[in-house]
Amino acid sequence: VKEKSLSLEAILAATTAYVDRHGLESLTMRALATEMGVYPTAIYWYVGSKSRLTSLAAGQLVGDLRLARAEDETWQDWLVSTAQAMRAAIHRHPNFATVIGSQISADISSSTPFVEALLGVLYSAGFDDDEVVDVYNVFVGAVFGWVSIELSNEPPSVGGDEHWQQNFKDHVDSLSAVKYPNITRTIPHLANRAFMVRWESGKTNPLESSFVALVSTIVAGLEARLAAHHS
Amino acid sequence: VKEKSLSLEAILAATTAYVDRHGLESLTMRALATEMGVYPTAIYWYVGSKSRLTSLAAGQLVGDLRLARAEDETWQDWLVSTAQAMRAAIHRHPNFATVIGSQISADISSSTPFVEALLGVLYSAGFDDDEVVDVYNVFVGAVFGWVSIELSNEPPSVGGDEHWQQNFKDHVDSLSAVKYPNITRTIPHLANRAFMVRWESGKTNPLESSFVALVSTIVAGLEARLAAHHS
DNA sequence: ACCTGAACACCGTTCAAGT
DNA sequence: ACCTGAACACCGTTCAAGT
Repeated sequence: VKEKSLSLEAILAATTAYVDRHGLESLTMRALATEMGVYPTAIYWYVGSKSRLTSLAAGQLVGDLRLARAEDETWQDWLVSTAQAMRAAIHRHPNFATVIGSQISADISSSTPFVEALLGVLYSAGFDDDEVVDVYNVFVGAVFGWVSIELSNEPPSVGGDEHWQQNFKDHVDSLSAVKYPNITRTIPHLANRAFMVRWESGKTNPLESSFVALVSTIVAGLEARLAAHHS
Repeated sequence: VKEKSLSLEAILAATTAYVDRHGLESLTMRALATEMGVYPTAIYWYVGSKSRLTSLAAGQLVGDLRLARAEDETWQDWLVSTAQAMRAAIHRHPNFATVIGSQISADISSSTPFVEALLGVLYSAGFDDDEVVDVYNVFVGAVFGWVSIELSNEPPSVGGDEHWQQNFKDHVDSLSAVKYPNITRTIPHLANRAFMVRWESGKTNPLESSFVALVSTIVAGLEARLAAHHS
């Protein structure tokens, strides 16, 4: 009687470790296989394809979310702490950020408790059946989408140009004050702290305060939406 | 005197057309080259690498944004119409959605007018230097991030399983009403209309009403933030 | 059921070499 | 400067075949 040398869990764990260490783009069926001391085709028996492998591994991250008990706080506080937990979960494995987007549509089995809890909180907040889905999508899409953009990679630098960060910085600094008054006015706060005007990924340069602003803005917006419905 | 047979613009246009037609994952330097009647290495001379090619092509989409004149409407209306324009631009080339995330950090040259206009509107709304960057990030990240998740691909189906959509649907329908009361209660509105509970991408199944809710929620949240500051 | 082993049909990219 | 042409070092995946 032979021992099984592989399992889906072991494969996904090895995948996560590999991607955390070397990045998603250098993940290779062959590299993963040799790291696990097995033939590439053995992995295929469990996951079927490379895209399914990354999808399953990314799905675990969402499934690993620890949720606060909804009864212990207001719906506003619950949304805030849950958003923080969602962001923290992705930040723990930032190289999966690009896959999170695709994963969001799938694998409800691991995310069912999350969906159930979120819907419960939204119902308790006062949203009715007609609007709860839109509000759910607002929250889930804004948080996951925002964080996946926060963690997106730097653009590929032109061949061999290792000073592109400095060049970018210089370019931003040199923008015409008469043509772009608002940008030049905001530069001290803007440089490397705003989407499209940063040269470091959120992996090394997190946008913490902006995320806090995102969540509080959405919560305040939802409060306003509830108030409008009541009047 | 020989004619140049290639140009960066022609290459990017061909790339966009190819990705629109065949999807991002089947874009190949070799396939693009043969389609342009040229050797793959000729393209390298212009773009340097494949990742830079897709990054440049995706950058054009953001650069192509048509912006309303800020003087013609309230800041609230401008944010709403601009958000719609941002979404429309990505929906025109949905197969680039995954690249948008990476692109957001880069190529300010093509997006400078957008950044300038957005900052101007936020200043005119009453935000000051200390908070305008956070608010900018809230808006840009929420809209681009949300739409890129809306358009994310379906999860890779298990090998040869062509009924996974039906299976998914059945799985959702069969969730225990006692364990998941909120999900089962919401199923009629939830099925295929909510993140993590849908089996079609936004490419074929857009989430229009949820996006409207997102934008109005953020605008309302920003109004509340302004009011809090004034008090 | 689970894995080995070999092979197929590709890839992105580099590097001369031509004009 | 711009492109050809060949070659390098890989890929994901399929398909027998073993146990």
